Amino acid sequence: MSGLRARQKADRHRRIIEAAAALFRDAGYEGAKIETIAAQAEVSIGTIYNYYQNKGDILGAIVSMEVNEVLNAGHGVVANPPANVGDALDTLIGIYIEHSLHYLSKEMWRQAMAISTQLPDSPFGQAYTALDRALTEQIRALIARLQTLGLVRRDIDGQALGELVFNNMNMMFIEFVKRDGARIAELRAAIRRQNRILVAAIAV
Amino acid sequence: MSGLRARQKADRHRRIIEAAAALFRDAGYEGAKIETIAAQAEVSIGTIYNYYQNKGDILGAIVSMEVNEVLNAGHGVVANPPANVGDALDTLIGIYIEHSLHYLSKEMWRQAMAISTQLPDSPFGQAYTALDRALTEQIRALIARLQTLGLVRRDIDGQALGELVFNNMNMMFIEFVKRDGARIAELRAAIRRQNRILVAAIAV
DNA sequence: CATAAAAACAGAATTGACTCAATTTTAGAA
DNA sequence: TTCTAAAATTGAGTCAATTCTGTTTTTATG
Repeated sequence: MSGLRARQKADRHRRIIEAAAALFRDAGYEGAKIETIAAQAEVSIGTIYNYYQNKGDILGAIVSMEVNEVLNAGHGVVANPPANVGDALDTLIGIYIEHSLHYLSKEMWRQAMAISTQLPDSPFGQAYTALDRALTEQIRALIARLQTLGLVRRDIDGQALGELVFNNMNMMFIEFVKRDGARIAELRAAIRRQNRILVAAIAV
Repeated sequence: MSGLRARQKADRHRRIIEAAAALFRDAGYEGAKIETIAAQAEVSIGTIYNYYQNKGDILGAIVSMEVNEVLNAGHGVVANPPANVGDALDTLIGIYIEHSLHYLSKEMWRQAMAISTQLPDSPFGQAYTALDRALTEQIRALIARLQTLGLVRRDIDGQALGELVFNNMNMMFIEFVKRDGARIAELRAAIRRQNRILVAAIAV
């Protein structure tokens, strides 16, 4: 089953994603018509719907690649965190935030987030939830690492703390992408300020 | 200007909202067609769009009424909080969560949240952000009250703490409405567990 | 190398939110 | 009461996502 058909399939997937990514960037999500994506990718409208359930899933595929890169980048920090709880959290969160706007515009994030709440059971909706969980898990892993290093108290509920940190960061990020004028530096400063309360409570 | 015209206007508003609320409940947001809402409300499609910018704004009007009720209910707790930090937070959050599903289904919440991120500058998008801010402010007020009562340390950054508590709760609520099977009791228990870390850090 | 079944494709038709130009209704002046 | 301008209503028309059905391509089999 890995003959011509499989190769064509992979190729069409790639062409659709590339066409869509370019159009989303240039014309915005709403502005990118399926008809145009199809034309750019040199497939028919019907074929696009054979590959993706709906327009949102196309964006979803792009966002998923992006978040996976972010997760990868985060690995390094967990393996080798700064020797200070506040800095460690700030570094990891910094990586998430800075990476996030590298390929995806605020508008694309807004759409992706909206779709994931609107259709939580669609392929992308489920993928997005899984990505959120993976990010939470990475923060939890960082906390566990800091506990091992003796920088965070052992009696802290790492799971709950990881969720708290992630949820707060995520909500702040949502508000951030909702305001076009919001700056990354301010977002990071606000999150640092919030985390300071936690850091004071958990640092050895 | 409070003659016939104003009365008719208020009446049409009411009819549209009532028709929409009934249809959203019965057929879901997507299932409720504007055409049907118009027919139910005995106005034309055009009139609906004269009153609301888009379908989302109709839902928005319903959600806003709901959240304002929640805010009202919260007042009581802030004025007279339980004499224990954990219980005080739990009581306020409990009111928010329990009230929230009284009139609005999970699906309506999902749609409302999605619209508010998708179109943050639409009338409802802005209203929703304002409501979030009002809830955050109410939590901050509760914390200030607890500080006054000597139950929370004076040197705690109440603003940042309020944001942290609200953001975490809100994110948990978002995940909650995304899963139809999720139960209120579990949601509250999870939030309590997360808040426990904070309570330990801030209680006198 | 035929050929039948399965998979994928194409694009016309459908659907439903939203717009807009024409019409009707209201408020207030003469 | 009559008239006029402003405000509101109407619904047929537009637009773009999604569906549907017939056609083509690929694969597997003899």
